[in-house]
Amino acid sequence: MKYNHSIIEKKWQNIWEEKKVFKVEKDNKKPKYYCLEMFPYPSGKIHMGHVRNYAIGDVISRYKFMQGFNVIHPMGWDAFGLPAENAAIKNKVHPAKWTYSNIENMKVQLKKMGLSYDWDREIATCDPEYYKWEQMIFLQMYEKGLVYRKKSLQNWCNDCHTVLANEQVEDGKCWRCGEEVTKKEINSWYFKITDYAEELLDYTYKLPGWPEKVLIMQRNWIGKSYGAEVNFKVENEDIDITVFTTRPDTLYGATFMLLAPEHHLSKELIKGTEYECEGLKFIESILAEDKVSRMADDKEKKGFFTGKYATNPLTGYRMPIYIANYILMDYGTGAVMAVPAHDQRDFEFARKYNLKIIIVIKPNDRDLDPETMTEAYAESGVMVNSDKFNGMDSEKVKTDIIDYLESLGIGKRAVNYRLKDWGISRQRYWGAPIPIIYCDYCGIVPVPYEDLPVKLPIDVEFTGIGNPLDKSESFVNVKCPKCGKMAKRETDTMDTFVESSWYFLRYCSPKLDTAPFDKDEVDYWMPVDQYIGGVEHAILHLLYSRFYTKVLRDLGYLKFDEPFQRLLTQGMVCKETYRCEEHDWLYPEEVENGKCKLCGKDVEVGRVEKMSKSKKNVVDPDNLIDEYGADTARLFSLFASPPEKDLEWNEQGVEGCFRFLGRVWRIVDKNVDLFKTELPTTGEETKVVKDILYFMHSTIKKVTNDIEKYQLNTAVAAIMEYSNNLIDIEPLVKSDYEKYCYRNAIENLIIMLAPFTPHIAEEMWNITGHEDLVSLSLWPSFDEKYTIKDEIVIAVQINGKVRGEILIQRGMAEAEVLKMAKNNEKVAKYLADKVLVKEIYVKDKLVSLVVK
RNA sequence: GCGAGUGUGGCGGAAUUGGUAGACGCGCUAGACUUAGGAUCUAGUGCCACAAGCGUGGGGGUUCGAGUCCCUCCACUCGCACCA
Repeated sequence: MKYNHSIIEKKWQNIWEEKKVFKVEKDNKKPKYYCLEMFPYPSGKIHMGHVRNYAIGDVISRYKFMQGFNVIHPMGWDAFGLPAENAAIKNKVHPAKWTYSNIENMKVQLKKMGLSYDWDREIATCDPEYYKWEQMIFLQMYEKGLVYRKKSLQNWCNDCHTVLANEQVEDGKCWRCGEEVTKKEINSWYFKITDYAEELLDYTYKLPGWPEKVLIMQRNWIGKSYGAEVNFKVENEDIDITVFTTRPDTLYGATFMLLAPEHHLSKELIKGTEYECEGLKFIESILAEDKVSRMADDKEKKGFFTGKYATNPLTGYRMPIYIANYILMDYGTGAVMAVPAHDQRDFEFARKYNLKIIIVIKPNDRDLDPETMTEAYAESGVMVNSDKFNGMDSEKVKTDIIDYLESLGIGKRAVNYRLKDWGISRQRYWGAPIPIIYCDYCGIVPVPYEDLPVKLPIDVEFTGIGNPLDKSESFVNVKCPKCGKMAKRETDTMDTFVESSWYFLRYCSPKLDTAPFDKDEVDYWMPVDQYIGGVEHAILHLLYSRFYTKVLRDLGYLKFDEPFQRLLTQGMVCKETYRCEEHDWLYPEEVENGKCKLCGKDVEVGRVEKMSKSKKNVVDPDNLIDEYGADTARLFSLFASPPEKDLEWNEQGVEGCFRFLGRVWRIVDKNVDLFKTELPTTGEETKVVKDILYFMHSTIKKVTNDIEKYQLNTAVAAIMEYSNNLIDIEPLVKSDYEKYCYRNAIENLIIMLAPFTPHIAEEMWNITGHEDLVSLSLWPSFDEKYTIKDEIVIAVQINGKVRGEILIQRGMAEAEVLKMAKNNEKVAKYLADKVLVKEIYVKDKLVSLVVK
C-alpha cells in the first residue's frame, strides 16, 4: 500500500470529530493543562504564520494529552475590527456577514490541519453573548473608578469625520481621503492601567516562563523612573510650574524652563500679552505636525519665548520660560527644567537661543568651560557651583537634594511612568458598544446591567464617513435609565484589544449565560499553562491581558495574578524574494534562469523576508496541504527551525519531510506482518536486541526532553535518526525475540510521531492492528539503563588534537584506559621520541596526552 | 542614542558541565534497481597543495583541551527612541 495523505487525513479528521476525541470537561481527579495559541483575526484565509503557530501548539497539546493531562485546547475568533468595516464600505456587505463567512472559510482550513481543538468551546468576540460580558465588566470597572472619560487631542479627519490612529496618518494626511489631518479635542474613555503600573512591572520579575526579551520590552514600555517633582514659581504671577526630573543633582544648573506646546500654561502665560499672537501661531504650527515627523531623529529644536520668567528655587536665577517643540506632554508633567550644561537637548537649545549655561557637575579629571564646550556633560562627577553640595559625588547627592527640597517644601520625591492610561474609545461600528448613556439632566449614566447587551444596530449604512452608529436613530436615541427623559447613547465602541484581554477566560465556560465565566471552571483551568503566538504582541495584547486579569482579580472574579504561566513567541515565516529593476518584486514563477520573464533583465535574488503579498513571496497553506498533506506541512514548519526563531520556507525542505514520512510508512508497511504474529516477550539479549533497545530508549529520552524544552526541531531530528537506525538494523533482525523488540520499537516510532504528524500516525497505528487511537495512547517512558552503552569509543588527544580512537568498556579503570590509549597504533606514533608530560582521563569521554 | 539578540559547510540548522564541531534535513557526486515513481536503495560529501595542515565573524587571552569562558573589534537583525 502506498502513502496517500489526502485519503488518510480526511479519514482521521472525521473520526476525531465523530468521537469527540478532543472534547474536554473539568475533572478534579486529573491534572489540567491549558494550551493556548493566539486566536486569529478572521481575515478569510489562514497564512503560514497560523500554520506554524497552530502546529507548535498542537504538538504541545497532543503531547501533554498523551502524558495523561486533562488538556484544554480551544480556538476562537478575534472577530471585531476595521477590515470588516472597510469590506462593508467597499462591497456593501454587512461586517457581520463578512466576518462570519470568513470564519466559516478559515474553520474549514484549520480543520484540514488536523488540530486537536475542542471545537465545542469555539467563541467569536463579535457575538453579543460574548461582548455582553465585556460590557458588564466595563460597568463594574466604571463603578470601581477604573474607567474614566477625558478630553484629549487626537488626529481628526474633517472629511471622513473620524478620529484616526497614528498609523492612519500618512505625511500629515488622512490615509483614506488625503485630507489634511488636524488635531481635535475629543472625549474618550480610558482604562486606568496606570493604577497597575507598579504591579505589572513587579510581576515582570516573577514570570520565569516568559522570554526575557518580552519582559524587558514590557518593562521599557512601563518605563518607571525615579526622581523628583520640583515647583518653580512664575515671577509676578500666582502660578507654579511643576516639573519632573531624574536629575535633581543638576538643579543648581537649571537656567530656563520649557513647556510642551500642549501644556495648558503655554497658552495661559502668553494670554493678553504682546507674545500671544505669535505664540499661538507657534503652538499651532507644532501641533499641526504629525507625531512621526515631530519626533524625527534630527529634528531641529525650536522654541518660543513667552515673555515670562520662573525662579530657580535654589539659586534664585531668573529663568526665561519657553514653549519648545521637543517637550512631550505625555511624559512627566509636560514641563521641564532645562539644564544646558548637562543635557544635550537643552545644550543645543541654549546655544541656539543664547541662554546661560552653568556647570554644576564636572568630571573628576578636568574642568569644563561653558564658553567653549561643544556638548553637554551628561555623566556623573563632582558637584560644583551647588552651594553646600559642592565637592560631593553627583550620584550620591541626588537623594540629599531631594531631602533638601522636601524640607523647603518646594519639591518631593517622585516616581514617573512612561505608561499611559489605555484609551479604548474607537469611532467605529464594528466593535463592542460602550454601555453608557448621556442624559442632559443626569449626565453620564451607565446602562443598567439588566439592559445588557447593548447590541449593535442593524439599520446602519457604511459610507466611509464618520461612525455609522452616530446616524442610527434606533441606537442613539434612548430613554435615560435614571429619569426616563430622552437621552443619547455613547456611539464609540471599544478597542478590539479589550476583547482579546479576556477571551482565554471565556473558553473555560464558553456558553455560560449567567456570567462572563464560571468561577469553578476558571479556578480549575486557569492560568494558561502555555501561551503561543507572535512576538508582535509582546507589548500591547500581553500587557493588556495581564492588566485585565489583575482587574478581574480585584473585582473578585479570579484568584490568581497572572494569566499566562509560560509564553512562547514564535518567529516569523519567511521566504526568499526576487526583484527586477523594471518590475520590482516578482513571483518565483516569473523568474527563469535568473532572468525576469517579463522583460529579460537580470533578477536580483533578494533577502529572505517575512512572507507578504506585496513582496510576492507567500506560500498558500491550502495549496501546500492539498499537495503534500497537513502532516508534511506541520512537520516542515516544526523541523526547519527552532520555534522562537524565524523560519525560512523552502520547497525542497518540504519535500524532504514528505519523503521522510514515506520512509516511515514503508518501514511500517513492510513489517506489518510482525504485528499479526505471536512473539515471545523475553529471550536472548543479542547485540541486535541491545541496539534496538538502545535506539528506542535513548530516542524516547531525547524526544521527551526536547519537547519539554520546546526544541521541536531537534525532537523531529531525533525521530528521523531513530527511523534511519530502524531501517539499518532491520536486515539483522532474526530471532523471534529480536522481532518482538523490533515491533515494539516501531510502535514507539508511531507513538512519538503522533503529536507531530497525527494523521499518518493514526493510520499506521491502525494498519498495525491497533483498535484504539494513537492520539489517546500513553506517551512512552524510557529506562535509563538502556540508554547507556557498555562499549564506547573514546577519543585520544595529543597536545589537544584528536589523534586516535579506542574502544573501551564503560567504567574501565583509568590506568587501563591510559595504557590502551598509549598502545594505540596511531597514538604511539606521536609518542615516539617525545617526553610524556601529562596524562588526563575524562571518565568515559576522552584521554588527553601532553608531550614535549 | 539606549536595550536585546544573532554570527557555525553550498543552504536550513545540531552540539549537558569547556571534552571527537558539523547531528538531522536540503543540495551535490558516483553507482544500483526499475512494474518509470513525487520514485526507491547503496556509498560519499567542511576546506585544502589530501598520511601533513586549516577550520564555528576578526584579533588577543585562560586551559591538556574553547563554538562554549574572559578581553577587544566588526557585521547584521529586532525592539524603543528628543523619556527630561
